[in-house]
Amino acid sequence: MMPELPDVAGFLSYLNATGLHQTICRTTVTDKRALEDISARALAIRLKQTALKSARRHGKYLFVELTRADNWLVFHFGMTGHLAYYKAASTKQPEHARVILFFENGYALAYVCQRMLGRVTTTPSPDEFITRKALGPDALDIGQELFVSRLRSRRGAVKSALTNQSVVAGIGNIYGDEILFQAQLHPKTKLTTLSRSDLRDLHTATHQILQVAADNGGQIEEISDQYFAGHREDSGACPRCGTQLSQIKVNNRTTYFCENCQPKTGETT
DNA sequence: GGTAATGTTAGACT
DNA sequence: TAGTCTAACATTAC
Repeated sequence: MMPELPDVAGFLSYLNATGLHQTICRTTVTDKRALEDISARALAIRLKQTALKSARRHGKYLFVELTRADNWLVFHFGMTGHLAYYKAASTKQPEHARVILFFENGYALAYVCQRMLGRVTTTPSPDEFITRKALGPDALDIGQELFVSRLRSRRGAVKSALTNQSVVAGIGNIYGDEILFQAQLHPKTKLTTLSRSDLRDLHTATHQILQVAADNGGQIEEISDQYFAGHREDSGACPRCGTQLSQIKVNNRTTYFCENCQPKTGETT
């Protein structure tokens, strides 16, 4: 699994159903490379005897408010991260657990990240973090007009802008392909060639797909065979017309699309 | 054992 | 200045 917005929405639900409101008695960091801008010792001190008060999501980031004022935990899941809540005394610590919060109720919440691309850090507030990282509006939250205006000021390939976290936050390689398939746009279509109407359609597709996927915790393939995600492989066939999918590179990332349903306009990058 | 997979970012380029 | 592009990072499966 590659945690993009819908997957992180699933982690948020998971946290709300497990560790939320629990009080931390101890914090363990098994690999300090998972920490950003804070030492293991400072993190442990900051978390000791605080409870997880609330949680929210922005893009691919999960923010957890602590009962101590102006103190939020920030989780980013890279491409292999997730959370695991378990009974500390009787359950084995998950493999690749990098940061573990032990609660007074005997349970633990592990930040698990196999490949070390994710990060755990803290911030005084989500807004401070979002500003500092220059993240764009959340891809599920953003309204049509703002979406259109933000994309209209861009050049280059539509997929590059759609997956650029400072334009809109939350869309990665997999959902980028899914959205462009549903919107029937070639991934390399130049943004400058798209009309306002095209961009409104792109917003509609973006919102619809992310909403359905988020409601299902990122398990879009299992909902319907009509989604692109389950077909996204070298020998995969287009779920709409059956044409074998093409593979190209956009932004150094493997991109799948259907040449028939997402034709070149002659104005691709 | 080389390559591909992924998200972010530093640094180069325009 | 600011948007765009490229390469590198980490780890594992094939």
